Amino acid sequence: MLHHEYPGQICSIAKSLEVVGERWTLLIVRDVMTGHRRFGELQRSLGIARNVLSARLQRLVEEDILERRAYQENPPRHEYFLTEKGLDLWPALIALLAWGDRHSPQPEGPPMLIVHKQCGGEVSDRGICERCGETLTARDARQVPGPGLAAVAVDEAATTA
Amino acid sequence: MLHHEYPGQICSIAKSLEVVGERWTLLIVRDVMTGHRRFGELQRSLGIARNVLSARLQRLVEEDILERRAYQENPPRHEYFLTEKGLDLWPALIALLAWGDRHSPQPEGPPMLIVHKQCGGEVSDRGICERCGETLTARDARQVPGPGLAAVAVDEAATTA
DNA sequence: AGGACAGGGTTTCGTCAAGCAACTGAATGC
DNA sequence: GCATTCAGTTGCTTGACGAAACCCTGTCCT
Repeated sequence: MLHHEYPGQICSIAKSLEVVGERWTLLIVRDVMTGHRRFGELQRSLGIARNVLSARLQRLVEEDILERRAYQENPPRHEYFLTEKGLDLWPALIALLAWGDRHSPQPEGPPMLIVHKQCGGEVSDRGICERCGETLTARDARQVPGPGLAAVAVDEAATTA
Repeated sequence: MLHHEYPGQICSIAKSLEVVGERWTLLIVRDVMTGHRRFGELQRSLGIARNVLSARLQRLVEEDILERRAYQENPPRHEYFLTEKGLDLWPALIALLAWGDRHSPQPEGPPMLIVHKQCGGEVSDRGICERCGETLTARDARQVPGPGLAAVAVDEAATTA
């Protein structure tokens, strides 16, 4: 029963979830999408156990969702980049983001907003720019902190202090 | 560490995944969406362990994603229905379905197609009807077996025999 | 030159969740 | 009276996750 398989399931949703349905996997993809590329960065950002992160990264590289590129030798150091297949997970992430914002909203508003790089419009739950109407991909969009972030940040400071 | 939490994550994707990111959860939602409403139906359809199914259904009802309705008393029997919140997961499921179809395609084509009930057009990865251009929701769409299903069904028969 | 530190992992170990099988309890069919 | 169905629950075993320690290579500080 390796890799959280769903035997007997014919549906493509099940096939997708066999790959990206493991715990942490989608969050890693999201993190790489936002620009975290190195092991330590991901580990700190996610608070994931290092062995689990190591296993997930290997799996994601095997599945051709991430690409591992050396940025120096001696000692060998690598960065992880999204492949086309990985970037194509963007609509699913956007849908989950929108669902979370709609059904468990922060009182102050969403912590992150997705905006269309070219025109600055907000992006809908379908990954479509609400200003210009274009159907977007991962490359067309950018995350910006939303009104909900400030509140959480204050909260964080209080707990850390 | 109940319920697969992702502590310290501010993003709404993480919040969503705390609820629907557990193993089996999204497949249960999909199954209920396709019309499986009873415990035994879900269990047979998914091949999930009964105790796990029981736990997931409870959680989904708590989270207001499913609703549990009695359809008889003595003995008490229930059916599970999607709430609005549950139905709203449709775009995420469609995105995952499309991703699976695109990046791990069956040689014979997708096993399931999503079509717009009103006009019969196929539905894109963004949940938009490719014929009439309408942005759809769970209620507007229907699953139909696709060309890939026949091949798998034959396969199944061979293994079962 | 020696020690502290960082970056990127791997190893070890304990805990918790998933899978399997058996059991319950009420009703239904034969 | 016995087997079967439905919807779960209970108990046991295996496997995955989390935390911490360890490893190796190289750099910085003094």
